Amino acid sequence: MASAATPARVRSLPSRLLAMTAMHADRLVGEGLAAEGARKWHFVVLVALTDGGPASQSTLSRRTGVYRSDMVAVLNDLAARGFVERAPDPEDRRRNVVTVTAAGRGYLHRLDEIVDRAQDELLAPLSRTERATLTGLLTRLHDHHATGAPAPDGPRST
Amino acid sequence: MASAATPARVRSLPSRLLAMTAMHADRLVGEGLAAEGARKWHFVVLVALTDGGPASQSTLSRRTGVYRSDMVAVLNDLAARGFVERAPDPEDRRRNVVTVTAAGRGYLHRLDEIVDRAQDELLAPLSRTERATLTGLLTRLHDHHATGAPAPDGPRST
DNA sequence: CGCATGTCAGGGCGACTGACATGC
DNA sequence: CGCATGTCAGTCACCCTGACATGC
Repeated sequence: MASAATPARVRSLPSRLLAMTAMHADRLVGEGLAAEGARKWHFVVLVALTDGGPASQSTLSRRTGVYRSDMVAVLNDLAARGFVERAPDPEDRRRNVVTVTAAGRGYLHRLDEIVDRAQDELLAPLSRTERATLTGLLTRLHDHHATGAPAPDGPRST
Repeated sequence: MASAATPARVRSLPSRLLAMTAMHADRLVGEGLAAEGARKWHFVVLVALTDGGPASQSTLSRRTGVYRSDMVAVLNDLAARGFVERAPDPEDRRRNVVTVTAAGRGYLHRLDEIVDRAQDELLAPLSRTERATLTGLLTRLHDHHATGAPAPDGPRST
C-alpha cells in the first residue's frame, strides 16, 4: 500500500486528522480553562488528587503524565491560590504529601463544567452512538500504544 | 502501565484521548521522518507541491497550514537539499514560484512509504472497517470545526 | 492609496533532559 | 553504596504575532 503520492489519501491521513482535531480540542479546552485562570494540567492534577487521594509529587506525576520537573510549577500555582497544600511526609522526609483543599474541590467543580462543555462543543456534530464509537476506537489505540514503552518518569498528559 | 490510578473520568475524556493519541501518532511519524532527515512540514509541503503543482509561498502556506513566516525556513531546507527550486514569478515580482525537482519527487516517495508505515503502526489494533470509521468520524469533526473562524494568514488545512 | 508577498525577529507553551541536594 | 524525590535550569519543536521592504 505504499504507492506514490495519492492526493486524497494524504489529505485524510489519520495522523494528520488526529493532530488537527486534537489541536482544536486542546484549544477549546484551553480557552475555557483560561477563563478560570487554569491550564489543562491544573485540571488534570486536581482530578488526580480528588479521585486518587493525597499523594506525593512523584506519584502525582505518574498518575497524570506531567513530568516531575513541571509538576513543581503546577503545584506552586495551585498552592499559591489555596487549592492544594504541600506538607512534608513524616514517613519519608524526601516527599511532600499533596492534598486538595475545600477551595480546590470547588474550583475543580467549575473546571469540570468548563471541560464538559468543551467536550460537547467538540463532539457537537456526532450523535451519542458515534461519540461512543469514537471514544472506543481512540481508547483502543491509546491502550495499545500505552502498553509498550511508556513512563519511567512522567510522560503523556491531558 | 502505571495507569492503575489514573481516574476513569479523565482517561476517557475525548479531548484527552485525542491529545494522547495524536501525540503518539506524531511521534511515530516524526521518528520515521527523522530517519530521512525530514520533519512533517517537509513532507506536507512536498505533498502540496506534487499534488497541486508549482505555487507561490503564500499559496503553499494556505494549502498546508504552515505559516508564511515558517514556510521560509522549510523551503530553505528543501532548496538547500535540491528538492525544490525557487524562481521569481515573472508575472508578479513579489512572488517566488516554487517547484519540486526530480530529486524532490524521489524523496517524497521515500517519505510517503515512511508515513504509510507509521499509519499502519498507529492503526494496528483496528480492522479495516474500524479504520475507515475512525477516519470518517475525525473527518467530520475536523470539517465541522474547520468551517468557522480559521485562516487569516496560513493556519489549518488538509 | 491599500493590500499581498517574502522575510526576519521574537514570544509562549508544551514535551523533554540534565543536574544536583537531600534523604532513603 | 545505589536509588528516589523535589527542584531548577535549560533545550527543542511547534504555533503564532508583529514588523518591514518590495511590488502590485
